[in-house]
Amino acid sequence: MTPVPSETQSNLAIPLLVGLGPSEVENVLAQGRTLKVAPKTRVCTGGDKAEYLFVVLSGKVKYSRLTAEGDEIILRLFTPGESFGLATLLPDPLNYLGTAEALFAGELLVWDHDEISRLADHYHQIKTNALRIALRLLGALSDRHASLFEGSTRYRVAHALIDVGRRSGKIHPQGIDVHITNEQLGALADVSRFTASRILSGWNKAGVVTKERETVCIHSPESLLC
Amino acid sequence: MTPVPSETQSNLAIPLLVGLGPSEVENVLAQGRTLKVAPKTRVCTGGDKAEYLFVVLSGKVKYSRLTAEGDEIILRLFTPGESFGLATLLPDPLNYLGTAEALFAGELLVWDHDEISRLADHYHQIKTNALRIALRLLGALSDRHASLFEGSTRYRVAHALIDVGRRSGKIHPQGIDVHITNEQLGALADVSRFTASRILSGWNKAGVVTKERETVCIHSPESLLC
DNA sequence: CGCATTGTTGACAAAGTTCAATTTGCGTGG
DNA sequence: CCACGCAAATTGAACTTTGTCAACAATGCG
Repeated sequence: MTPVPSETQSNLAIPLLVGLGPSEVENVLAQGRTLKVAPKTRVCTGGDKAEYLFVVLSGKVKYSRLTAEGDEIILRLFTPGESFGLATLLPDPLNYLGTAEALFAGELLVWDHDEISRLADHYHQIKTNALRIALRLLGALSDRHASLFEGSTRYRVAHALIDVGRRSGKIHPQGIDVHITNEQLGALADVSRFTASRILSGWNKAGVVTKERETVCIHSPESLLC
Repeated sequence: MTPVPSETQSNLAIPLLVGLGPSEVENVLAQGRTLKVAPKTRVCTGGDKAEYLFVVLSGKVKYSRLTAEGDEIILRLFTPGESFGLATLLPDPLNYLGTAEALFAGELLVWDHDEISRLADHYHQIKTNALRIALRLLGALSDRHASLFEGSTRYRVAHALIDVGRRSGKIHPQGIDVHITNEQLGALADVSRFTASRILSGWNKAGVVTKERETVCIHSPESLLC
Protein backbone atom coordinates (compact mmCIF):
# COMPACT_ATOMS: atom_id res chain seq x y z
CA MET A 1 0.00 0.00 0.00
CA THR A 2 2.79 2.37 -0.77
CA PRO A 3 1.40 5.75 -1.77
CA VAL A 4 1.96 6.57 -5.39
CA PRO A 5 3.68 9.84 -6.26
CA SER A 6 1.01 12.16 -7.52
CA GLU A 7 2.84 13.17 -10.69
CA THR A 8 2.67 9.68 -12.08
CA GLN A 9 -0.99 9.37 -11.24
CA SER A 10 -2.06 12.43 -13.12
CA ASN A 11 0.15 12.46 -16.18
CA LEU A 12 0.51 8.91 -17.28
CA ALA A 13 -1.97 7.25 -19.60
CA ILE A 14 -2.35 3.61 -18.61
CA PRO A 15 -4.08 1.53 -21.28
CA LEU A 16 -4.90 -1.16 -18.72
CA LEU A 17 -7.02 1.30 -16.78
CA VAL A 18 -8.76 3.30 -19.48
CA GLY A 19 -12.48 3.62 -18.97
CA LEU A 20 -12.22 3.70 -15.19
CA GLY A 21 -13.17 6.88 -13.38
CA PRO A 22 -10.43 8.97 -11.77
CA SER A 23 -11.22 7.77 -8.27
CA GLU A 24 -11.35 4.18 -9.45
CA VAL A 25 -7.97 4.53 -11.11
CA GLU A 26 -6.63 5.99 -7.91
CA ASN A 27 -8.01 3.10 -5.94
CA VAL A 28 -6.43 0.52 -8.22
CA LEU A 29 -3.10 2.31 -8.23
CA ALA A 30 -3.19 2.66 -4.47
CA GLN A 31 -3.42 -1.08 -4.03
CA GLY A 32 -0.33 -1.71 -6.10
CA ARG A 33 3.13 -1.72 -4.66
CA THR A 34 5.72 0.53 -6.25
CA LEU A 35 8.96 -1.15 -7.06
CA LYS A 36 12.12 0.79 -7.77
CA VAL A 37 14.38 -1.03 -10.15
CA ALA A 38 18.04 -0.53 -10.92
CA PRO A 39 19.41 -1.14 -14.41
CA LYS A 40 19.74 -4.81 -15.32
CA THR A 41 17.27 -5.87 -12.64
CA ARG A 42 15.23 -8.85 -13.70
CA VAL A 43 11.62 -8.56 -12.60
CA CYS A 44 10.16 -11.71 -14.07
CA THR A 45 11.40 -14.77 -15.91
CA GLY A 46 9.95 -16.31 -19.01
CA GLY A 47 8.45 -19.73 -18.41
CA ASP A 48 7.66 -19.08 -14.76
CA LYS A 49 4.08 -19.02 -13.68
CA ALA A 50 2.76 -15.44 -13.82
CA GLU A 51 2.31 -14.23 -10.26
CA TYR A 52 2.56 -10.50 -10.70
CA LEU A 53 1.10 -7.91 -12.99
CA PHE A 54 3.34 -4.95 -13.76
CA VAL A 55 2.79 -1.44 -15.02
CA VAL A 56 5.77 0.65 -16.01
CA LEU A 57 5.74 4.05 -14.33
CA SER A 58 9.12 5.24 -15.49
CA GLY A 59 12.20 3.83 -17.14
CA LYS A 60 12.30 1.26 -19.88
CA VAL A 61 11.83 -2.50 -19.59
CA LYS A 62 13.17 -5.05 -22.02
CA TYR A 63 10.84 -7.99 -22.49
CA SER A 64 12.70 -10.74 -24.25
CA ARG A 65 13.09 -14.45 -24.80
CA LEU A 66 15.84 -16.65 -26.05
CA THR A 67 15.94 -19.04 -28.98
CA ALA A 68 17.09 -22.57 -28.34
CA GLU A 69 20.49 -21.45 -29.58
CA GLY A 70 20.75 -18.62 -27.12
CA ASP A 71 20.04 -15.66 -29.36
CA GLU A 72 17.96 -13.03 -27.69
CA ILE A 73 14.72 -11.87 -29.24
CA ILE A 74 13.31 -8.70 -27.75
CA LEU A 75 9.56 -9.07 -27.86
CA ARG A 76 9.04 -5.49 -26.78
CA LEU A 77 10.63 -2.55 -25.04
CA PHE A 78 7.97 -1.46 -22.59
CA THR A 79 7.71 2.25 -21.91
CA PRO A 80 5.82 4.12 -19.16
CA GLY A 81 2.13 3.31 -19.06
CA GLU A 82 2.47 -0.15 -20.58
CA SER A 83 1.79 -3.34 -18.67
CA PHE A 84 3.08 -6.89 -18.75
CA GLY A 85 2.32 -10.09 -16.94
CA LEU A 86 -1.28 -9.99 -18.17
CA ALA A 87 -1.56 -13.71 -17.56
CA THR A 88 -1.75 -12.84 -13.87
CA LEU A 89 -5.34 -11.76 -14.50
CA LEU A 90 -6.37 -15.34 -15.20
CA PRO A 91 -7.72 -17.43 -12.32
CA ASP A 92 -5.14 -20.04 -13.23
CA PRO A 93 -2.31 -17.97 -14.71
CA LEU A 94 -0.30 -19.09 -17.69
CA ASN A 95 3.46 -18.63 -17.71
CA TYR A 96 5.26 -15.42 -18.47
CA LEU A 97 6.10 -15.33 -22.15
CA GLY A 98 9.35 -13.51 -21.70
CA THR A 99 11.88 -12.28 -19.24
CA ALA A 100 11.55 -8.67 -18.16
CA GLU A 101 14.63 -6.68 -17.34
CA ALA A 102 14.92 -2.99 -16.52
CA LEU A 103 17.26 -1.15 -18.84
CA PHE A 104 17.44 2.02 -16.76
CA ALA A 105 16.58 2.95 -13.24
CA GLY A 106 12.82 3.28 -13.04
CA GLU A 107 9.65 2.50 -11.15
CA LEU A 108 7.09 -0.19 -11.65
CA LEU A 109 3.71 -0.76 -10.08
CA VAL A 110 3.14 -4.34 -9.03
CA TRP A 111 0.08 -6.32 -8.00
CA ASP A 112 0.10 -9.94 -7.05
CA HIS A 113 -2.37 -12.43 -8.39
CA ASP A 114 -4.85 -12.18 -5.54
CA GLU A 115 -4.88 -8.41 -5.47
CA ILE A 116 -5.33 -7.88 -9.17
CA SER A 117 -7.90 -10.67 -9.40
CA ARG A 118 -9.98 -8.98 -6.76
CA LEU A 119 -9.64 -5.65 -8.51
CA ALA A 120 -10.46 -7.13 -11.90
CA ASP A 121 -13.54 -8.83 -10.51
CA HIS A 122 -14.69 -5.51 -9.21
CA TYR A 123 -13.57 -3.33 -12.09
CA HIS A 124 -14.71 -5.47 -14.93
CA GLN A 125 -13.20 -3.07 -17.44
CA ILE A 126 -9.69 -4.17 -16.56
CA LYS A 127 -10.15 -7.55 -18.20
CA THR A 128 -11.56 -5.93 -21.29
CA ASN A 129 -8.54 -3.67 -21.45
CA ALA A 130 -6.23 -6.61 -20.97
CA LEU A 131 -7.89 -8.39 -23.86
CA ARG A 132 -7.45 -5.34 -26.04
CA ILE A 133 -3.80 -5.08 -25.09
CA ALA A 134 -3.19 -8.76 -25.75
CA LEU A 135 -4.86 -8.55 -29.14
CA ARG A 136 -2.80 -5.47 -29.99
CA LEU A 137 0.39 -7.30 -29.07
CA LEU A 138 -0.74 -10.19 -31.19
CA GLY A 139 -1.23 -7.86 -34.11
CA ALA A 140 2.16 -6.27 -33.58
CA LEU A 141 3.90 -9.61 -33.41
CA SER A 142 2.05 -10.82 -36.47
CA ASP A 143 3.16 -7.71 -38.36
CA ARG A 144 6.70 -8.25 -37.27
CA HIS A 145 6.56 -11.87 -38.29
CA ALA A 146 5.18 -10.98 -41.71
CA SER A 147 7.83 -8.33 -42.20
CA LEU A 148 10.49 -11.01 -42.04
CA PHE A 149 9.42 -12.10 -45.48
CA GLU A 150 8.98 -8.80 -47.18
CA GLY A 151 11.75 -6.53 -48.34
CA SER A 152 15.07 -6.33 -46.67
CA THR A 153 16.61 -6.09 -43.27
CA ARG A 154 16.89 -2.34 -43.80
CA TYR A 155 13.12 -2.09 -43.78
CA ARG A 156 12.80 -4.03 -40.52
CA VAL A 157 15.51 -2.10 -38.75
CA ALA A 158 13.86 1.14 -39.88
CA HIS A 159 10.52 0.10 -38.42
CA ALA A 160 12.03 -1.10 -35.17
CA LEU A 161 14.00 2.09 -34.77
CA ILE A 162 11.06 4.32 -35.55
CA ASP A 163 8.78 2.41 -33.20
CA VAL A 164 11.19 2.73 -30.31
CA GLY A 165 11.79 6.35 -31.20
CA ARG A 166 8.10 7.13 -31.18
CA ARG A 167 7.54 5.47 -27.84
CA SER A 168 10.64 6.50 -25.96
CA GLY A 169 12.69 8.90 -28.04
CA LYS A 170 13.68 12.38 -26.97
CA ILE A 171 12.60 14.98 -29.46
CA HIS A 172 14.83 17.96 -30.11
CA PRO A 173 15.34 20.35 -33.03
CA GLN A 174 17.80 18.11 -34.89
CA GLY A 175 15.57 15.05 -34.71
CA ILE A 176 14.68 12.22 -32.35
CA ASP A 177 17.30 10.75 -30.07
CA VAL A 178 16.86 7.03 -29.50
CA HIS A 179 18.85 5.45 -26.74
CA ILE A 180 19.58 1.93 -27.92
CA THR A 181 22.53 -0.32 -28.67
CA ASN A 182 23.11 -2.01 -31.97
CA GLU A 183 22.62 -5.29 -30.29
CA GLN A 184 19.22 -4.35 -28.87
CA LEU A 185 18.14 -2.91 -32.17
CA GLY A 186 19.19 -6.10 -33.86
CA ALA A 187 17.23 -8.18 -31.36
CA LEU A 188 14.15 -6.07 -32.06
CA ALA A 189 14.44 -6.21 -35.82
CA ASP A 190 15.53 -9.85 -35.98
CA VAL A 191 18.88 -9.04 -37.46
CA SER A 192 22.44 -9.65 -36.32
CA ARG A 193 24.20 -6.82 -34.56
CA PHE A 194 26.64 -6.70 -37.47
CA THR A 195 23.90 -6.08 -39.96
CA ALA A 196 22.38 -3.46 -37.69
CA SER A 197 25.74 -1.75 -37.59
CA ARG A 198 26.10 -1.80 -41.36
CA ILE A 199 22.64 -0.41 -41.93
CA LEU A 200 23.10 2.36 -39.40
CA SER A 201 26.45 3.21 -40.95
CA GLY A 202 24.77 3.55 -44.31
CA TRP A 203 22.15 5.90 -42.93
CA ASN A 204 24.83 7.81 -41.13
CA LYS A 205 26.76 8.38 -44.34
CA ALA A 206 23.58 9.38 -46.12
CA GLY A 207 22.99 11.90 -43.36
CA VAL A 208 19.54 10.71 -42.30
CA VAL A 209 20.75 9.67 -38.85
CA THR A 210 23.68 10.52 -36.60
CA LYS A 211 25.27 7.84 -34.51
CA GLU A 212 26.83 8.08 -31.15
CA ARG A 213 27.67 5.36 -28.73
CA GLU A 214 24.37 3.74 -27.67
CA THR A 215 22.38 6.51 -29.27
CA VAL A 216 20.96 7.16 -32.69
CA CYS A 217 19.51 10.49 -33.71
CA ILE A 218 16.91 10.14 -36.45
CA HIS A 219 16.83 13.28 -38.55
CA SER A 220 14.33 12.13 -41.08
CA PRO A 221 12.11 9.15 -40.24
CA GLU A 222 10.61 9.16 -43.73
CA SER A 223 13.94 8.71 -45.50
CA LEU A 224 14.61 5.56 -43.51
CA LEU A 225 11.79 3.80 -45.29
CA CYS A 226 12.96 4.44 -48.85
CA MET B 1 -31.66 -18.54 -33.12
CA THR B 2 -31.10 -21.61 -35.19
CA PRO B 3 -31.12 -24.68 -32.99
CA VAL B 4 -27.74 -26.31 -32.65
CA PRO B 5 -27.40 -29.99 -33.51
CA SER B 6 -27.18 -31.80 -30.25
CA GLU B 7 -24.09 -33.86 -31.15
CA THR B 8 -21.95 -30.78 -31.43
CA GLN B 9 -23.22 -29.42 -28.15
CA SER B 10 -22.33 -32.39 -26.10
CA ASN B 11 -19.06 -33.60 -27.57
CA LEU B 12 -17.14 -30.52 -28.45
CA ALA B 13 -14.90 -28.77 -25.94
CA ILE B 14 -15.05 -25.03 -26.52
CA PRO B 15 -12.24 -23.18 -24.75
CA LEU B 16 -14.15 -19.91 -25.02
CA LEU B 17 -16.92 -21.35 -22.86
CA VAL B 18 -15.04 -23.36 -20.28
CA GLY B 19 -16.13 -22.66 -16.74
CA LEU B 20 -19.74 -22.05 -17.69
CA GLY B 21 -22.37 -24.49 -16.49
CA PRO B 22 -24.06 -26.80 -18.99
CA SER B 23 -27.21 -24.75 -19.17
CA GLU B 24 -25.24 -21.55 -19.53
CA VAL B 25 -23.25 -23.02 -22.40
CA GLU B 26 -26.47 -24.11 -23.99
CA ASN B 27 -27.89 -20.63 -23.63
CA VAL B 28 -24.85 -19.03 -25.23
CA LEU B 29 -24.81 -21.52 -28.08
CA ALA B 30 -28.50 -21.08 -28.66
CA GLN B 31 -28.06 -17.39 -29.26
CA GLY B 32 -25.49 -17.92 -31.97
CA ARG B 33 -26.36 -18.49 -35.57
CA THR B 34 -25.02 -21.59 -37.29
CA LEU B 35 -23.38 -20.96 -40.59
CA LYS B 36 -22.71 -23.71 -43.07
CA VAL B 37 -19.67 -23.02 -45.16
CA ALA B 38 -18.52 -24.54 -48.40
CA PRO B 39 -14.81 -25.02 -49.14
CA LYS B 40 -13.03 -21.79 -50.05
CA THR B 41 -15.71 -19.64 -48.43
CA ARG B 42 -14.26 -16.52 -46.89
CA VAL B 43 -15.91 -15.68 -43.58
CA CYS B 44 -13.94 -12.62 -42.54
CA THR B 45 -11.28 -10.39 -43.99
CA GLY B 46 -8.13 -9.21 -42.30
CA GLY B 47 -8.09 -5.47 -41.68
CA ASP B 48 -11.87 -5.16 -41.48
CA LYS B 49 -13.43 -4.14 -38.23
CA ALA B 50 -14.33 -7.23 -36.21
CA GLU B 51 -18.11 -7.56 -36.24
CA TYR B 52 -18.55 -11.25 -35.63
CA LEU B 53 -17.18 -13.81 -33.26
CA PHE B 54 -16.83 -17.32 -34.67
CA VAL B 55 -16.56 -20.76 -33.18
CA VAL B 56 -15.69 -23.67 -35.42
CA LEU B 57 -18.12 -26.57 -35.00
CA SER B 58 -16.80 -28.75 -37.79
CA GLY B 59 -14.42 -28.52 -40.69
CA LYS B 60 -11.18 -26.62 -40.76
CA VAL B 61 -10.62 -22.89 -41.15
CA LYS B 62 -7.49 -21.28 -42.51
CA TYR B 63 -6.67 -18.00 -40.79
CA SER B 64 -4.05 -16.21 -42.81
CA ARG B 65 -2.57 -12.91 -43.82
CA LEU B 66 -0.42 -11.74 -46.67
CA THR B 67 2.97 -10.11 -46.67
CA ALA B 68 3.38 -6.88 -48.59
CA GLU B 69 4.77 -9.01 -51.40
CA GLY B 70 1.75 -11.26 -51.58
CA ASP B 71 3.07 -14.35 -49.87
CA GLU B 72 0.55 -16.03 -47.67
CA ILE B 73 1.28 -16.65 -44.01
CA ILE B 74 -1.10 -19.01 -42.27
CA LEU B 75 -1.43 -17.78 -38.72
CA ARG B 76 -3.41 -20.82 -37.69
CA LEU B 77 -5.54 -23.65 -38.94
CA PHE B 78 -8.55 -23.52 -36.65
CA THR B 79 -10.12 -26.83 -35.77
CA PRO B 80 -13.48 -27.61 -34.13
CA GLY B 81 -13.91 -25.91 -30.78
CA GLU B 82 -11.59 -23.02 -31.52
CA SER B 83 -12.74 -19.45 -31.90
CA PHE B 84 -11.63 -16.41 -33.84
CA GLY B 85 -12.70 -12.82 -34.11
CA LEU B 86 -12.05 -12.30 -30.39
CA ALA B 87 -11.77 -8.57 -31.00
CA THR B 88 -15.56 -8.62 -31.35
CA LEU B 89 -15.71 -8.89 -27.57
CA LEU B 90 -14.33 -5.39 -27.16
CA PRO B 91 -16.76 -2.50 -26.85
CA ASP B 92 -14.90 -0.84 -29.68
CA PRO B 93 -13.57 -3.78 -31.68
CA LEU B 94 -10.16 -3.82 -33.29
CA ASN B 95 -9.73 -5.16 -36.79
CA TYR B 96 -9.52 -8.80 -37.72
CA LEU B 97 -5.90 -9.84 -37.80
CA GLY B 98 -6.30 -12.24 -40.64
CA THR B 99 -8.61 -13.55 -43.29
CA ALA B 100 -10.57 -16.68 -42.45
CA GLU B 101 -11.40 -19.18 -45.15
CA ALA B 102 -13.01 -22.58 -44.82
CA LEU B 103 -10.89 -25.36 -46.23
CA PHE B 104 -13.60 -28.00 -46.17
CA ALA B 105 -17.34 -27.97 -45.84
CA GLY B 106 -18.15 -27.30 -42.21
CA GLU B 107 -20.24 -25.41 -39.71
CA LEU B 108 -19.48 -22.31 -37.70
CA LEU B 109 -21.32 -20.64 -34.89
CA VAL B 110 -21.55 -16.89 -35.26
CA TRP B 111 -22.51 -14.07 -32.92
CA ASP B 112 -22.53 -10.43 -33.88
CA HIS B 113 -21.00 -7.75 -31.73
CA ASP B 114 -24.15 -6.80 -29.85
CA GLU B 115 -25.13 -10.38 -29.06
CA ILE B 116 -21.76 -11.50 -27.83
CA SER B 117 -21.23 -8.29 -25.87
CA ARG B 118 -24.47 -8.85 -24.04
CA LEU B 119 -23.57 -12.44 -23.36
CA ALA B 120 -20.05 -11.55 -22.20
CA ASP B 121 -21.43 -8.89 -19.87
CA HIS B 122 -23.63 -11.52 -18.34
CA TYR B 123 -21.22 -14.43 -18.41
CA HIS B 124 -18.14 -12.70 -17.20
CA GLN B 125 -16.10 -15.86 -17.69
CA ILE B 126 -16.19 -15.48 -21.45
CA LYS B 127 -13.86 -12.50 -21.37
CA THR B 128 -11.49 -14.31 -19.09
CA ASN B 129 -11.46 -17.22 -21.50
CA ALA B 130 -10.88 -14.88 -24.40
CA LEU B 131 -7.91 -13.38 -22.62
CA ARG B 132 -6.49 -16.82 -22.01
CA ILE B 133 -6.94 -17.75 -25.64
CA ALA B 134 -5.34 -14.55 -26.84
CA LEU B 135 -2.36 -15.04 -24.55
CA ARG B 136 -1.99 -18.62 -25.73
CA LEU B 137 -2.00 -17.48 -29.33
CA LEU B 138 0.58 -14.88 -28.43
CA GLY B 139 2.75 -17.57 -26.93
CA ALA B 140 2.35 -19.80 -29.96
CA LEU B 141 3.23 -16.99 -32.33
CA SER B 142 6.19 -16.03 -30.21
CA ASP B 143 7.41 -19.62 -30.30
CA ARG B 144 6.99 -19.72 -34.02
CA HIS B 145 8.84 -16.47 -34.40
CA ALA B 146 11.71 -17.67 -32.24
CA SER B 147 11.94 -20.90 -34.18
CA LEU B 148 12.83 -18.94 -37.29
CA PHE B 149 16.22 -18.34 -35.76
CA GLU B 150 16.97 -21.69 -34.29
CA GLY B 151 17.89 -24.70 -36.29
CA SER B 152 16.75 -25.36 -39.78
CA THR B 153 13.64 -25.36 -41.85
CA ARG B 154 13.32 -29.07 -41.18
CA TYR B 155 12.70 -28.33 -37.54
CA ARG B 156 10.00 -25.79 -38.28
CA VAL B 157 8.21 -27.99 -40.76
CA ALA B 158 8.30 -30.83 -38.26
CA HIS B 159 6.69 -28.70 -35.57
CA ALA B 160 4.05 -27.33 -37.89
CA LEU B 161 3.17 -30.78 -39.13
CA ILE B 162 3.01 -32.27 -35.66
CA ASP B 163 0.88 -29.41 -34.36
CA VAL B 164 -1.65 -29.79 -37.15
CA GLY B 165 -1.55 -33.53 -36.74
CA ARG B 166 -2.25 -33.30 -33.05
CA ARG B 167 -5.19 -30.98 -33.55
CA SER B 168 -6.78 -32.39 -36.64
CA GLY B 169 -5.05 -35.61 -37.62
CA LYS B 170 -6.74 -38.95 -37.95
CA ILE B 171 -5.10 -41.60 -35.86
CA HIS B 172 -4.85 -45.12 -37.20
CA PRO B 173 -2.52 -48.07 -36.61
CA GLN B 174 0.13 -46.94 -39.11
CA GLY B 175 0.35 -43.43 -37.70
CA ILE B 176 -1.38 -40.09 -37.94
CA ASP B 177 -2.89 -38.92 -41.19
CA VAL B 178 -2.64 -35.19 -41.72
CA HIS B 179 -4.65 -33.68 -44.50
CA ILE B 180 -2.62 -30.75 -45.75
CA THR B 181 -0.99 -29.53 -48.94
CA ASN B 182 2.69 -28.73 -49.26
CA GLU B 183 1.78 -25.14 -49.85
CA GLN B 184 -0.25 -24.89 -46.64
CA LEU B 185 2.43 -26.63 -44.67
CA GLY B 186 4.97 -24.20 -46.06
CA ALA B 187 2.78 -21.22 -45.15
CA LEU B 188 2.51 -22.56 -41.60
CA ALA B 189 6.20 -23.24 -41.19
CA ASP B 190 7.40 -20.11 -42.97
CA VAL B 191 9.08 -22.05 -45.73
CA SER B 192 8.60 -22.14 -49.49
CA ARG B 193 6.46 -24.91 -50.88
CA PHE B 194 9.56 -26.23 -52.65
CA THR B 195 11.45 -26.59 -49.42
CA ALA B 196 8.44 -28.25 -47.82
CA SER B 197 8.38 -30.72 -50.68
CA ARG B 198 12.09 -31.49 -50.34
CA ILE B 199 11.82 -32.03 -46.61
CA LEU B 200 8.80 -34.29 -46.91
CA SER B 201 10.56 -36.27 -49.63
CA GLY B 202 13.50 -36.75 -47.31
CA TRP B 203 11.27 -38.06 -44.55
CA ASN B 204 9.45 -40.22 -47.02
CA LYS B 205 12.71 -41.84 -48.13
CA ALA B 206 13.74 -42.29 -44.53
CA GLY B 207 10.43 -44.01 -43.93
CA VAL B 208 9.20 -41.81 -41.10
CA VAL B 209 6.30 -40.50 -43.13
CA THR B 210 4.31 -41.63 -46.14
CA LYS B 211 3.13 -39.10 -48.65
CA GLU B 212 0.03 -39.07 -50.71
CA ARG B 213 -1.56 -36.23 -52.56
CA GLU B 214 -2.67 -33.67 -49.95
CA THR B 215 -2.02 -36.08 -47.15
CA VAL B 216 0.95 -36.98 -45.02
CA CYS B 217 0.98 -39.94 -42.70
CA ILE B 218 3.34 -39.46 -39.78
CA HIS B 219 4.63 -42.81 -38.61
CA SER B 220 7.01 -41.54 -36.01
CA PRO B 221 6.57 -38.00 -34.69
CA GLU B 222 9.76 -38.27 -32.62
CA SER B 223 11.99 -39.06 -35.58
CA LEU B 224 10.88 -35.88 -37.30
CA LEU B 225 12.62 -33.82 -34.66
CA CYS B 226 16.07 -35.37 -35.02
C1' DC C 1 -10.42 -36.16 -72.43
C1' DG C 2 -8.50 -31.91 -71.01
C1' DC C 3 -7.60 -28.65 -67.70
C1' DA C 4 -6.49 -27.08 -63.11
C1' DT C 5 -4.32 -28.14 -59.02
C1' DT C 6 -0.64 -30.31 -56.65
C1' DG C 7 3.84 -31.97 -56.34
C1' DT C 8 8.99 -32.66 -57.92
C1' DT C 9 13.64 -31.62 -59.10
C1' DG C 10 17.81 -29.16 -60.60
C1' DA C 11 20.52 -25.08 -61.38
C1' DC C 12 21.33 -20.77 -59.62
C1' DA C 13 21.63 -16.39 -57.06
C1' DA C 14 21.03 -13.29 -53.30
C1' DA C 15 20.96 -12.05 -48.73
C1' DG C 16 22.66 -12.27 -44.25
C1' DT C 17 25.17 -14.71 -40.81
C1' DT C 18 29.39 -15.99 -38.92
C1' DC C 19 34.01 -15.29 -37.56
C1' DA C 20 38.14 -12.92 -36.70
C1' DA C 21 40.54 -8.88 -36.23
C1' DT C 22 40.34 -4.07 -34.95
C1' DT C 23 38.90 0.30 -33.37
C1' DT C 24 36.47 3.47 -30.57
C1' DG C 25 34.68 5.43 -26.51
C1' DC C 26 33.81 5.55 -21.67
C1' DG C 27 34.30 4.73 -16.79
C1' DT C 28 37.11 3.25 -12.98
C1' DG C 29 40.74 2.77 -9.98
C1' DG C 30 45.32 3.63 -8.80
C1' DC D 1 44.88 12.73 -13.96
C1' DC D 2 46.33 9.12 -16.54
C1' DA D 3 46.17 4.51 -17.98
C1' DC D 4 43.93 0.46 -18.18
C1' DG D 5 40.18 -2.50 -19.34
C1' DC D 6 35.79 -3.55 -20.86
C1' DA D 7 31.72 -3.04 -23.65
C1' DA D 8 30.17 -1.36 -27.98
C1' DA D 9 30.89 -0.80 -32.70
C1' DT D 10 33.17 -1.69 -37.21
C1' DT D 11 34.77 -4.04 -41.25
C1' DG D 12 36.14 -7.52 -44.63
C1' DA D 13 35.87 -12.13 -46.35
C1' DA D 14 34.09 -16.61 -46.65
C1' DC D 15 30.30 -19.44 -46.18
C1' DT D 16 25.61 -21.40 -45.98
C1' DT D 17 21.01 -21.64 -46.38
C1' DT D 18 17.01 -21.20 -48.61
C1' DG D 19 14.27 -18.82 -52.01
C1' DT D 20 13.56 -18.26 -57.04
C1' DC D 21 12.75 -19.86 -61.46
C1' DA D 22 11.85 -23.04 -65.04
C1' DA D 23 10.49 -27.25 -66.66
C1' DC D 24 7.98 -31.15 -65.92
C1' DA D 25 5.11 -35.11 -63.82
C1' DA D 26 1.12 -36.80 -61.59
C1' DT D 27 -3.40 -36.65 -59.98
C1' DG D 28 -8.20 -35.94 -60.03
C1' DC D 29 -12.34 -33.40 -61.33
C1' DG D 30 -15.80 -31.94 -64.58
